[in-house]
Amino acid sequence: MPVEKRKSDKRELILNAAEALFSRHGYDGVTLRAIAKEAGVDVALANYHFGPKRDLFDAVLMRRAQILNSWRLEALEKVISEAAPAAPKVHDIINAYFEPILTRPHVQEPGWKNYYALIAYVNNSPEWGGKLMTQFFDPLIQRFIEALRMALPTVEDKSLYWGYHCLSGALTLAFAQTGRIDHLSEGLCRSDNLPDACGYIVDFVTAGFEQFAGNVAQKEKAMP
Amino acid sequence: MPVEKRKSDKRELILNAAEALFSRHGYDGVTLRAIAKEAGVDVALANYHFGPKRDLFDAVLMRRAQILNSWRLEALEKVISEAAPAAPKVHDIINAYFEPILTRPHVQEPGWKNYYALIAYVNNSPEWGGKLMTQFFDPLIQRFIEALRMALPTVEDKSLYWGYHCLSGALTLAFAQTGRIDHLSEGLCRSDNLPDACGYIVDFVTAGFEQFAGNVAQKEKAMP
DNA sequence: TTACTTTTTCAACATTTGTTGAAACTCTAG
DNA sequence: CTAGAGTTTCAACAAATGTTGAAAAAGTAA
Repeated sequence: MPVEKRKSDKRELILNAAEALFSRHGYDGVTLRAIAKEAGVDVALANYHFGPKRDLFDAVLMRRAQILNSWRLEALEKVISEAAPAAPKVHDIINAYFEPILTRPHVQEPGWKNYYALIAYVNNSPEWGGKLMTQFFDPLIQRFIEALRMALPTVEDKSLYWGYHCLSGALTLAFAQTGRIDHLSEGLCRSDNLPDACGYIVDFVTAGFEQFAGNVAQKEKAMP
Repeated sequence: MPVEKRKSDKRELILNAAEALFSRHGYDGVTLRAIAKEAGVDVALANYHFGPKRDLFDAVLMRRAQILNSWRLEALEKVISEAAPAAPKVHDIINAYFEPILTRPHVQEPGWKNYYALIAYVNNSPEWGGKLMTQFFDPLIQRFIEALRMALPTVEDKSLYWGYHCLSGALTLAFAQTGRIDHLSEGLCRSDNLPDACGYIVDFVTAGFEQFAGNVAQKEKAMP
């Protein structure tokens, strides 16, 4: 039995406060004093636990990244292995990507909501989008593309990657939960209702990918 | 005849510098001194021309918004009127939304590239995404949804709005040009090549919308 | 208790922030 | 040219920023 390491409760408070504020105002829009005030601790404590501000930001990002990846990787591998030796269905692959993170009860917790908004912020940031997302999520995504390649063998890679771009954009915007679609649809859709959004997005994205195979077929038909 | 107001050249320099920096680092990540240095002018000049920092940010956003909207509205109305009295095709509507802003030569200009990245930043910002985007782009989008409603009369509004959400996410991420897809595809796709991306995105999104009609049909068929 | 480590607070630091008022410069009309 | 309005710069302000070192407090083990 491993020794219980003593955990400071205030350390967690700081992480939670930083998560909430960073997700709403971005990295530069948040001061260490604002975080400390939200957490109810002294300013210097953040520095004691995490070092410079940037390291605190990374710590917040890191905390939930592995959990997120393990959920999705598990669902994806299940879909692949259950279909084997045949190729998995596109719809099942896409669903494995979205469903574990959009429909589980955890999405109602403020902590996870904030974390999702933070991911949206990072993914769209020209400064960090390229590097940080690569660092945290690349292995999962490469496996995901692989599965799609199995399901859609006639589709060329370039289409798959642009398809993933569309998928990622839809997910990122859902994560952001800006309330924009609420206003646009006059309350018909709610950007904070991720479980409800999931079905629509999965169907939309699935058709987007499958269409690439159809187009190829069409082009081949058009050949003389 | 109104009197020609004398325009300062440095005013434009400040707008360009602000656009470039805001798009890369967000509102809070940029200082007025950084903008002034980039523009090669004194710090106080930004305040003289635009007032407080926030007003400068709004001025940058406003400058190109109308142009963007007019291009797309023009293309959209053309598609609708050319199809009348029949309903326009989904593919043509989607194309009218993307093509005018992704394939024209202006996308190679640094100014427009920066502006697009700025739009991506704003659209994904929980702080401003809801309000600012609504303010600038709502009339166009409502017209766009209307056209889709004509083309897909069997699809319920809720699906249309979530479809637009997916579309908007794909476009926003393309605007951000984070270089992420470059890395992911090992150079096969380039996030700064918007004209190339346009075709893939349009096809993907078109299929996403059309699928909603197919699903409805399927559900109706499944009825006893 | 005592000795020791970890955690938390306090006070202060050197910079940097947005903004301002007055002075200097530039342009145009007469 | 001169007068005056529009621009631009200079110098400085108060407030806020991330970070630090020393002191205080809380916890742990003997």
